[in-house]
Amino acid sequence: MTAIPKPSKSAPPKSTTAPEYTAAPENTTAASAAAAGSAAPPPVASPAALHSAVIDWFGEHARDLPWRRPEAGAWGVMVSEFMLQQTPVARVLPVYEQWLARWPRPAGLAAEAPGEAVRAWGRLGYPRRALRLHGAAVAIAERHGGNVPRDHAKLLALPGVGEYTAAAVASFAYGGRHAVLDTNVRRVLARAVTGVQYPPTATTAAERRLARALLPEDDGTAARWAASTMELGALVCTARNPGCARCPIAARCAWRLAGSPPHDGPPRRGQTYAGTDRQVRGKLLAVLREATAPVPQRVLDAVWEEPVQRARALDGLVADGLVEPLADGSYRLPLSRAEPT
DNA sequence: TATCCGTGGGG
DNA sequence: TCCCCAAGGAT
Repeated sequence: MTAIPKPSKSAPPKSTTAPEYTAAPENTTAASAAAAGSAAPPPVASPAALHSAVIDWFGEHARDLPWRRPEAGAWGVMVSEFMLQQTPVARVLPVYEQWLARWPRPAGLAAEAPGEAVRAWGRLGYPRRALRLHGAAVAIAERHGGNVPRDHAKLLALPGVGEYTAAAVASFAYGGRHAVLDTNVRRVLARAVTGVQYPPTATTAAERRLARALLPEDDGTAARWAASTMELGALVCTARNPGCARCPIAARCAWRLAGSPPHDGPPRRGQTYAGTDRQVRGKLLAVLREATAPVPQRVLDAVWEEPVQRARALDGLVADGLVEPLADGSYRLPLSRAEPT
């Protein structure tokens, strides 16, 4: 364990007109940071006060979500994290409950056909996540004795587990000390610390540095901080209409102190959907999810007019292992793991 | 690094 | 209505 935040006056003289505390990035000198083309994290007047303000707020306003209850266990936390990747809490709740009731442990899911996971995934979207969660369950059963690993690196090695999910599971399920950088936390830090309305499009090294620099030293406090900042971003410091009047750190928010300047730079481009392969894939898979028997080609052909795109979408689903083609030309959700192409 | 990958609710 | 965006990951 390394002591992270230490008062440092070696901050680059650049343009630091703000208060005099800069959490020292681990092993990163101002020179190396400059060499890497990135500035040191913005100064934070009093990290400890920031921590307690947000954590206290969390104590009063945290939602009672099923994956936060002790009985959820690490598997419950992991399942929730997969489902919450790009999907709102309200839509996850019912599916989560059914999922945990059916597969209370990883081994149960691992014993199923992957298609069952895809079917149970329902309309949560991005069904490859269902396949990856199934794959993670298989790996947990095979490599970890059926228990969700505690170690960040082992979590990261599981299918569908990236930097965020590994940190989230290690932190929320096991109380570990990790920088949990999701879209909510990134927005909170962008505003409260960096003083801009929105974080960059893609997560930057500077953001990771900042998150690490702000991490409380104590494991339990760090885990609490992670959950608290995430909740603050989800409930108060929202993307569109931030509820600054309800915010426990509004008075120390760099963005507010700067007069809440609007986002400058290029508009953040949204995802187009209508007419894309994704829409076609969604329609095809919806048919297959509802079907109990293999679906003939002509039934699938009915979901989309344009034959080239339709075929491409179906091929893509097969390549992804979401759909299994049968010898007679019909299709179904996969009974076995996809063959590596 | 930019793109792809679903689905639906709210402003 | 339209548009934004919601606890990301893989390539």
